Formats: sequence, structure tokens, C-alpha cells
Amino acid sequence: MADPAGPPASPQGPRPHTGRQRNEATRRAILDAALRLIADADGAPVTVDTIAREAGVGKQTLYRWWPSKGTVLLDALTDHAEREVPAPDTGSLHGDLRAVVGAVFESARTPPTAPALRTLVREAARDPQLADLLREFTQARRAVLREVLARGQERGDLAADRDLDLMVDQVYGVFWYRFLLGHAPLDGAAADRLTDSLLGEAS
Amino acid sequence: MADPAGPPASPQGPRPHTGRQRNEATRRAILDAALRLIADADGAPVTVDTIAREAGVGKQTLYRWWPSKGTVLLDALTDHAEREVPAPDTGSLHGDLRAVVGAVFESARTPPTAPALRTLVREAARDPQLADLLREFTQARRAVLREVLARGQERGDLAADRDLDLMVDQVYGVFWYRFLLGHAPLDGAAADRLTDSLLGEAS
DNA sequence: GAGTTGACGAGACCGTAAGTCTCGATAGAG
DNA sequence: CTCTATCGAGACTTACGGTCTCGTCAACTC
Repeated sequence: MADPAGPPASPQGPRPHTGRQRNEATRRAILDAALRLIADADGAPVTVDTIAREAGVGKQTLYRWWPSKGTVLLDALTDHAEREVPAPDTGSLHGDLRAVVGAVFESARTPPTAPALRTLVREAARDPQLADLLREFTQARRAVLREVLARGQERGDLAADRDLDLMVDQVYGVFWYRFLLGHAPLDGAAADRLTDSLLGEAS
Repeated sequence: MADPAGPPASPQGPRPHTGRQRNEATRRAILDAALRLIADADGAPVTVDTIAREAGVGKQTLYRWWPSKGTVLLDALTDHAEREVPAPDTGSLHGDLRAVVGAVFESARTPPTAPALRTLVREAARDPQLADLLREFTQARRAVLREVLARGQERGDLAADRDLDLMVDQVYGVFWYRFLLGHAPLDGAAADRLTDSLLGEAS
């Protein structure tokens, strides 16, 4: 009751906050350093000590705000990447599908996203918690693709008995497979052919 | 993996081999222990010390014959798995493709292959040399699938302009994607639908 | 302004696991 | 019998994620 000038929207807090406050510049420095290192070392492991030193920060500062190294890396990536994935609307299923596939493929070619993703997947192989977060991160992108397919099915551009989840997995399966192995390109031509293949249209 | 001491057909060898010889039982014990541990701990990391202790063997004995932990694991898996992958011949492209896809999917359900593969991929994420070996291991299986598709294309069951490499990647992409994420089944029904999807046949 | 509180940089410290080194014992070849 | 390479055992080194401590410093309260 004795806090009339306190922060608003905090009717429950027994004590709002005293003491030194979090330094935003420090947060940025850590995220920037992480992204820089993650992008430079393509796939190579990035250590916590390196991030802290690069950011000019103590390790404890890092662990005060993030529970693990993986969450820092993921935060650094998502902070840079767009959280929103716009669903295309070109009027035709073929056009929409081609747009989404192209956008997915494109994301793997623009640094620093590509090397960062590679590093992140490497880390996720050892860190189950990070693997969950990464799944959640990709969920939005999967949902957009599935939405496009469902719309096409409603309009009758896609057979009613097609397995949409399988089609989504065909796109993301090819994407990750080629992205991680690097044995075949993920360019526009590949996007064209995959789109045609999925819709049963031999070009 | 390492068998440089071939007594015959060695006109160049300055000294054939003196001293105590390699104990075959020891080799088997290591491989068996590795496979057992790899299968039990589904995806969980398997340490070198554990393998050595389980096999009743010194660590140095292990490192005398294998250059790294990953190669031991891969050797344990390939020693168990069939190196030869028979190409099916059902007479029709659809039948052959369905058979290969089904076999690929099936391999992920029979222990100890499935958990071993999972562990191996985890290790490969950190060990580039193991990643190469794993790629080489899967190469034979990819080749079989591509062969089936090429045969179908020659017979005219598949449009001449279809991208066979992309089709192979669709199969293995879906396989690995679902195998590692586990968000969707890899059963016979999925194999049916994937086969139909690839051949443009709405069932 | 004085005092309290919590963030800060720095770095010692711990646990774990891959890989190396050493040692005494042992087994096959000559 | 001797020479040499393998064996089991385990100490040791290195690397890294994560924790703990310490002295300092900034923001908020009284």
C-alpha cells in the first residue's frame, strides 16, 4: 500500500525493484557477439567463454539472464530473424506453394542466418532443451506452409485425400537434408522442381 | 576398419609382424559392448570409458585400433547392419519404389539400428570425420533408390524430365526429418502415401 | 546524502568426457 | 630364450559448460 508512485500494473509485487537495473547495452553486446561468432565460425562450436570475452562481459552476467548457452544462441538468431512469416497470396496454389518453398530455401543462403542455423542444429544435437526451442521456432514456418496447402485443398486445387502433413515434411525434409549435407543446391531451380513434383506437374 | 598387417602379399614389408598379435575376441567385445550400450541408451551419449569398462578392456586398446569414439560406434553399427542393400524388382516402378521406401522406413523401427543411428547422428554433429563416414554409409542406400528411379525412367514409367536426385532427397529428407524429430510416424501407411505422392498418383 | 539492493566484470573452481601416456604383464615369432 | 607388440588398468591432460565468490558500481528508498 505504501507505493503510490511505483511502477504501474504491479498490484501484486511486494517490492517492485530496487538496486541496479539490467544494462540493455550489455544484453545487446552479448547477443551481437554471439551472432557474430556463430556466423563467422560456420558450424564450428562456439564456447561460452568466447562469447563472454567477445562481448566484454563476465560469464555470470550471461548466465544471469539465460539458462544455458543454447538459449543465448537461439535468442541471438531469433533476435535477428523475422519472427513473423507472412503467408503469400498469389491467387493460385502453385504460386503460393512456390513462394513459400522459395522463401524457405532462400533463408538458408543469407548470412548470418545460414551458419547460425547450422551451429544451432549442432548444439541442439546435444542439448534437448535447445532442440525443443528450435522445434518451436520452426513450428510457425511449418504452420504457414500447411495453411497454404489447406487453402488449396479447400479450393479444389489439391486432391482431398492428399496428406498435407506429409507434403509439409517433404518440403522441410528436403530443405534440412540438403542444408545440412550440402550435397545439392537449394536454389530457385530446386524450388521450382520441388513445387512441380509436389503438385504432380511435370514441367 | 584397421587391418594393415596382411602377412601375405607384402613384398615391401620390412618386417611382417613380430610380437603379440591382435586379439580377435577383444575386438568383438568392444564392438558388442558399443552396440549394446548404443542400443540401450536411446540417443543418450555413450562414453568411451563406459564402452571400455563394459567390454572389460583398457581405453588404450580401443584407441589402438580406432582413431576416435565415433568410428567405434559406426563400426559397431555397420558390423551389425547389412552392408549390401538388395535392389527390389517387382516389375513395376510403383512396386519397386514402394519396396525401397518401405525398407528405408522399416530400418528405423528395428532395434538396435534405430537408437544406434540416433546416437550416431548426435555424435556426427560434433565430429566432422564421423559425419563423412556416415554420409559414405548412407551413399549405398541412396544409390539403390536412384537406380530404381532411373530404371523406371528408362521404361517410360517416369517422365524423362523428372529430377531423380530431388526425388531421392524427398524420400531421405522425409525419413531423416521424421526419424530425428519423431513428430510423425514412419509406418507402412506413410510409405504408401509418399510413394503415391512421388509418382503423382492420388490414391 | 546515506544506505540498501542487485547488476556488473573478472576469474577461480567443479564435473565430465575425449584422448594420451605410462606401466607391468603376457603372448607369439624367430 | 629373447624380442616385440598387445593387453588391462588407470593416472593424466585438455576442453568446455556451468557455478561460486568477490570487489565494484549504479539505481532506488528513506
